[in-house]
Amino acid sequence: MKRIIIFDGNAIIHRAYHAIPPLTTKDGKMVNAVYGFASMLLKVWKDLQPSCIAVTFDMSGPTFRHVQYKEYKATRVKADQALYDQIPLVHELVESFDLPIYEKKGYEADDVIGTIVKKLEKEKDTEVFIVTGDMDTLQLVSDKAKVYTLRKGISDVVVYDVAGVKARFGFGPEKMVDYKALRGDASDNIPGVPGIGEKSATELILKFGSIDNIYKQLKNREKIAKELKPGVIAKLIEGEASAKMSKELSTINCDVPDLKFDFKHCEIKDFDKEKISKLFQKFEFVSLLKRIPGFSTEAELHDKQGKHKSAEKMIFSEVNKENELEKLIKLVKENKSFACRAVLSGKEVLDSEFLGLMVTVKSEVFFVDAKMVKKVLPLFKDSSLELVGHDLKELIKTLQYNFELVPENDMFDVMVASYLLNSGSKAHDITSILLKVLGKVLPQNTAQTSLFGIDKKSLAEEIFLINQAKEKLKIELEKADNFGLFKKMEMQLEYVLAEMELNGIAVDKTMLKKLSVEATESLDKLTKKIYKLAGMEFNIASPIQLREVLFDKLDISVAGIKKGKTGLSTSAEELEKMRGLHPIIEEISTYRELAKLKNTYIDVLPDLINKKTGRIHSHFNQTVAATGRLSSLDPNLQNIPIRSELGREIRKAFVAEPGNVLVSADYSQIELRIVASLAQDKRMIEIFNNDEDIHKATAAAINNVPLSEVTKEMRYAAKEVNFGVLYGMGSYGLSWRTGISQAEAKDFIRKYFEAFSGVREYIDRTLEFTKKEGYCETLFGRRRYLPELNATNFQMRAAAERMAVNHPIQGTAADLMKMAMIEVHKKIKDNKNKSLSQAKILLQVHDELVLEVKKELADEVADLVKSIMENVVTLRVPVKVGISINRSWGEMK
DNA sequence: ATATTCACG
DNA sequence: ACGTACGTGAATATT
Repeated sequence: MKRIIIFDGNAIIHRAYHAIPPLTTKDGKMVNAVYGFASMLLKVWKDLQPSCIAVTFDMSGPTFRHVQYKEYKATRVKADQALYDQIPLVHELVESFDLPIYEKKGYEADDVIGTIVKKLEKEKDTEVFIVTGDMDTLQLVSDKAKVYTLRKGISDVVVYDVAGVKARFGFGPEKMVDYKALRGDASDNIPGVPGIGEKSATELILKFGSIDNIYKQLKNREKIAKELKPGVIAKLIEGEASAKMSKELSTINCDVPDLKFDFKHCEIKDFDKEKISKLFQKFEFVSLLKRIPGFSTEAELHDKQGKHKSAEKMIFSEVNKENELEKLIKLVKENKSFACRAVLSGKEVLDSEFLGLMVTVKSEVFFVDAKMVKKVLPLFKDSSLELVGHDLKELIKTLQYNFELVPENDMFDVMVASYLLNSGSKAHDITSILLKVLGKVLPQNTAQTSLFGIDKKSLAEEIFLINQAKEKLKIELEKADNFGLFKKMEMQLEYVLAEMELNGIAVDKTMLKKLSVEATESLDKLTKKIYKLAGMEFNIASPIQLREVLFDKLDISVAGIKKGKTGLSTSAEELEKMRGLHPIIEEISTYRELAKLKNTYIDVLPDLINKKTGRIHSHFNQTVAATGRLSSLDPNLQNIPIRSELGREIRKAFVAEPGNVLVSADYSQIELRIVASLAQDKRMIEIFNNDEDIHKATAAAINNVPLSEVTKEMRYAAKEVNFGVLYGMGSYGLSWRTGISQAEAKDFIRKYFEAFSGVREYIDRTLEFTKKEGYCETLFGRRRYLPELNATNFQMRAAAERMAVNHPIQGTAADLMKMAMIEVHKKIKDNKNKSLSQAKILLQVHDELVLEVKKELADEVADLVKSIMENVVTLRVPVKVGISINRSWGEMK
């Protein structure tokens, strides 16, 4: 038996708004209706154990009832703005639970509910519960449909089935409409029959059953006079028209057109619990958190495990005197471990004032003001001490920038630990970690700074709890066999990244200005040209408007244009298919490319130059990419153009200071080399050992021809297959990319795996392992969990399979680069030759490392970097690194 | 907040 | 029959 719940969103919101006292979040947002809605949802979820949930809402604007009767709902006073403000929040909540929303312009939620109920009544073995806050949907009650509604407040509920309606009103649900038509409904301004109230209406319905019958009987005056009082008869005659209209208004329309209701959509899915708990935290629904289905058990589990520790209370103090400072230092040394966090006036180390350090030992948290901090700094030089924190890169940067001090402690970054344990998740912020690891809910997202200054107590609480989370994370890391990876790779890398971020890179502002002027001119010309070709002016940057112009106005039609959710796509790829059909296409492609580069890079980069250093300081995020790669942001320096001519010009604006040069070192075909090595494929290993062109050699192998007979086309196709292997492609993908038929592509892939049978076996092994263990891993044990691999849904499973194939390859490459970076950094710093220590690592772009160095030292540094990168690990094939040395990044290679 | 598009490896 | 390669970040329009 399937149990389906249809939620009457608006009714619940209204009810909750009025039933629950004003409830606001810390920043003053009213959330009482959201709270009521959430509470109701969770209650129903628990009480009814549904298999499906759908949510309906009213839509703003007039409905067909307003068209019929302009006074409809006219007496209703407009609800408070405070209520309306909560509607989007409720939508957000519903979407976070991954529940579908049904609504239809021109209809009320009741009509949508009615339509869905009627559809579901045809299904076997289903039972529908309408969850609402009023009685309007009682007319829909049947053998299969029940109404679950609120008696008073929001917790006192009652369920109406057919018998329930009879017990309450004396007649069945099928008579509800007629009853309401007689009685009217003041809140909707449905008049009914004036003078007939609840009592007479009930009596009339019991006697005659329906309005139609009443008026039929009324024709027989003599007979009716015996049954009804003269006053009632008079009112009925007088109100006939009103009664009939009221009936129409009260009748729920169960035929809402184009309502795409689908069972499957509202089946309860495995919603994102992290997302929900975050949302609940945002709304400060602390007490509701444990009522989230499937959530309470987890939290309780954590609670039980960690009771002895988390029961500790924090003791917070601000250090004011010298002797207190000494006590703190002594405590740290005795304990051999401390947690620390820098307190800054702003978000960016470079642009903020250093205010002090928050230092924790066991249950004691001390705030050490900047003025007194000198005394504690030596603690960071003691390598026998463990340093715990969240996002230690920020602490390293702070110490380095303000005190030229590089910590030498044994580091444990809770953020990175959390990431290593589940690299697929993005929730590694303090709040999420504490919730997940300790089951603790922080009172509110404690922004470091606010209008009211810094809330030291909150910061103290955070670092105190983070310190507690450490032990558990350490155990988890050891269980996953990842503690070594954590210490030797990730923790070491943090120093390198911190330094790279502080280093920044110089940018030639004048050059960008010039490019900007040129781009503006070109864009102006292009715009005019496009308007003329289109015969109208429109926003070229709007895909919707562009779509109208291309497909409707100019009627450019070609088969096989991809469709998105909203209609035909106008992406560069699709435009390419239309090239030649109309001169406007080419202009639009050019416009797009130019506008993109101008808006994303040319005009933005100059503003990102730091005022103090005159350089651009990107952030290298260590806990984002699921495969172990880094990511770069604010600005993203890992997607600076290179492929187009103008792109390369932009790269040329990234320069070395006078007297310096940039040294770029990049791994050649690193991912394919890793495939050859991991798969132990004899043929592929041979190709690399012979230092052949991998794509050309692949083409020769597939086509079974000597190298000398490989054509350009063959090489191109082979290259695509090589990439395809890295990504776990299918035959359709290959045919689509290369333009060969699917059958040919299939044949091509078959031949590929015949030639490289080791690769085929490796992929099969990987999938088997991942399916069995629930995760796949890189050469160095970096895991990625892929539970979806066992999903029944084909799409989800196929996607997970591709990820399982790709992760060990992309991730191993990331591992190699990380190890190389650590080693390069160490060699530069440790070098006896002091001059080398001036070399700086600036950027990492996945397989490329960019350094800045004095001209005279360029060759020496280049050799060093090359040798480290090539030898950081021994594969079954040689690892090759290309070097280029230039004044700008655009002139490389 | 989401979708679309596009920059990179 | 499915629906079309992996991993990112940013700008823009639109709801």
